[in-house]
Amino acid sequence: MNESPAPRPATVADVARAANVSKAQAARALGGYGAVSEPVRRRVLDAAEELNYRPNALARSMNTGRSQTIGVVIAEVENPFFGLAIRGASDVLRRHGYDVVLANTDERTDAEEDAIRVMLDKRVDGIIASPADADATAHLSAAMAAGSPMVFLDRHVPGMEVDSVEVDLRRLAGQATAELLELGHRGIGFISAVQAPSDVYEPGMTLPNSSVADRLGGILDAYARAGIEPDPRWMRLNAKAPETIRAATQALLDLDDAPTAIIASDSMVGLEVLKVLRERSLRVPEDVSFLMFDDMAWSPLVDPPITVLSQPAYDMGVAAATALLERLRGSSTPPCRRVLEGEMIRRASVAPARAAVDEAPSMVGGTAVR
Amino acid sequence: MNESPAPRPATVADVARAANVSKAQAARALGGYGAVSEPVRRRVLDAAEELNYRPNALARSMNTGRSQTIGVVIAEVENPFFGLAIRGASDVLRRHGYDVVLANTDERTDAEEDAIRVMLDKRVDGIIASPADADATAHLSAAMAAGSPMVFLDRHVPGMEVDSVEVDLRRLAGQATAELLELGHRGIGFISAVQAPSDVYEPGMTLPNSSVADRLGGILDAYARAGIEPDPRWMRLNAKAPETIRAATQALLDLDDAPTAIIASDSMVGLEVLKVLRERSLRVPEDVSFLMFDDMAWSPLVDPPITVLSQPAYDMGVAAATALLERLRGSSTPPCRRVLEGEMIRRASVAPARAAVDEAPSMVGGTAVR
DNA sequence: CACCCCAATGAGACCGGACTCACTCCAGTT
DNA sequence: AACTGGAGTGAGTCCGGTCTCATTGGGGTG
Repeated sequence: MNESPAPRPATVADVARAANVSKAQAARALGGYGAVSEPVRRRVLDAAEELNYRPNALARSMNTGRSQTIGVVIAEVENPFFGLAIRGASDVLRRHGYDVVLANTDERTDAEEDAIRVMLDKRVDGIIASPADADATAHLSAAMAAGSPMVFLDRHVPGMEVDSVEVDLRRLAGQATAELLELGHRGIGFISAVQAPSDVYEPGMTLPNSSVADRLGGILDAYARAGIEPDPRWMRLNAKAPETIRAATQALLDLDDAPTAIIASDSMVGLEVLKVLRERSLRVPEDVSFLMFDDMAWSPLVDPPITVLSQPAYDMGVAAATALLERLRGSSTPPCRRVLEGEMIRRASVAPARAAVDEAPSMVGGTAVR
Repeated sequence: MNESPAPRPATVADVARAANVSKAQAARALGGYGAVSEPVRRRVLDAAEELNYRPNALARSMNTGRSQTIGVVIAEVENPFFGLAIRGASDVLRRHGYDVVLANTDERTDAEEDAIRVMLDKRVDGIIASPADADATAHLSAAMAAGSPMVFLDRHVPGMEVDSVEVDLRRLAGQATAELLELGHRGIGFISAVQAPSDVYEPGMTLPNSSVADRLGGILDAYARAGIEPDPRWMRLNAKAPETIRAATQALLDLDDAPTAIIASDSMVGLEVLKVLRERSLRVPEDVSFLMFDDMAWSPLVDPPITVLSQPAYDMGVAAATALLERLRGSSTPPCRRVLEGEMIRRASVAPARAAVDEAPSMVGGTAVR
């Protein structure tokens, strides 16, 4: 029963020999191209079956130039937002015969450069990426130049003409902020994981990715529209690890003009903020209003149910994959930014600001403002 | 400025030509093997730099036989448990120069067969898989036979001698059930996504994966040890999609001898169960005690904080990758099941059974039993 | 000074498919 | 009957690396 240790797989040549035809004929029969007589086709196919022949995808890629593989370069698989997006992309791609190679960058440019390099070396047919830093894009341009179509997911890079799939985060953030302002909140905290030169936002500071820049931009927009001057110290960056998120939250709460509402830039940040609030025995929304980006399955179940700015993560993955497939099909229409709609889902974590409690109607329970 | 559209990448031959040496010499200098004089090495390396030479990983794989790629075949990336495990594996693998190809199976055997086939065709050096069905393993054996070392994640397949990384789920489930029994619960519901011939467990039924079989086994163990006969109708299977999970929960609650406690087989099931409980205005843990497998970041934050049976998902991924690397290094020690320790984290979703409320001490607030 | 050894080098085989080219038949034209 | 055309076929090249093998030449040894 114990066969030779590694009965290495049959090749076209093996099949050809078994079928008593030339390698070329066997390849034709197997590949379904060129002219092959019925009897030969039968013999070859039977022999292949018999030998359990499977084409070597590597060899095939060598001279077709295509590998039927798409590289996905994102910050972190374990972030449910990206997890879902990957799933969306992966579903579409597989349906079209493509496989997915994955790389995590942790938002580090060097890791991203590495990843892109590897993808190129492996001759992926295309790349889906969430560029970590809009200012370090040489490797991305290199990938494009090498002929690998690319689609940006969740972000775009100003000045780079590349397809992208995003959500109208600026509008969404603006809307949420406007509602908070209307509820009497003046200090609105914002905590994000983006890497920035300082932990506190400084006017005019440029952020490495559009995704967070838009969130913050939307908030500032709303302040501007309301004619109110926000305190930059309310905007906290560099909060990626649990400890730094905690520190940022603490810092916010310890401010003399501490914000009465907090917006978390994503669900992972949000979770940690909530923990700190709970530890400090601050009630949400009575003491502090809270909302976050990304609607997670658990957001309606925590206490209180969280008001969120939802992004269609799965659909974003689908859209990115679809756009990429379009490029692979040879489309050369100008690069296009696809902006999907996000949605503010009002639950119970937002209420009128403490001091304004008499002026505005209650927001508890998910009643819409206005 | 606009160069030729696809200035296809430089090859060893190009570099050799530029450096005025033979292809063989260039290859030696580039690959760092064989004997190469210093001046030649310089010239070649400079030329490579100049031409921006990058070796074609495909071509390399063709004759080394190794692709520096590991296939990961799991049910679903978007399940945070697998997401974290993938991250763990991916971190270790990348550190050792391997890349990861991903495939989702949705627990469907046909998708799994497909995925494995593709991996083999791409000549992955090894495979990490969570086999969907312990009875349909021909393709897995084929992979082993083809010389691809494999490691099972989260599951093992009885009768297949393959490395695996698991958690002592049976003990964990047994412990949890024992505590529930001690708290006076007699009816303990169990809801799982496993595919089974019927939606209700039937004694002697074999389940397709060890992971769920162990969970259920542990529960039955505890019943047996306590000398109590469980009602098989308390054990609900086939609850994968939100609707089926809801239906299973409803069915459980509508039973004449409805369980007073529910164990969810994973966090995605748990979330849906919680929603149904909430809709029915059933209080946790006053009306129904609840606990679930997998500790998610949100489990302490929902209302009430959820008691969980935690699995070290990230570490499991790390362990699986480590085991695989060991095999790739040529180790031929007998296959080994690595069993990591899970942990019961007691929070506030478990309390004494209604009828037994006078006999047992309160469990609210995370106090351990006994 | 003849001899040996080995560093240094180039030519070319090879991995496993995809594909080109040249050649053979034979049916269909004219 | 000579001629065209395309189906059917095999030999062989190519993709871009890795690696074997044979050859060269200079330094060390007896």
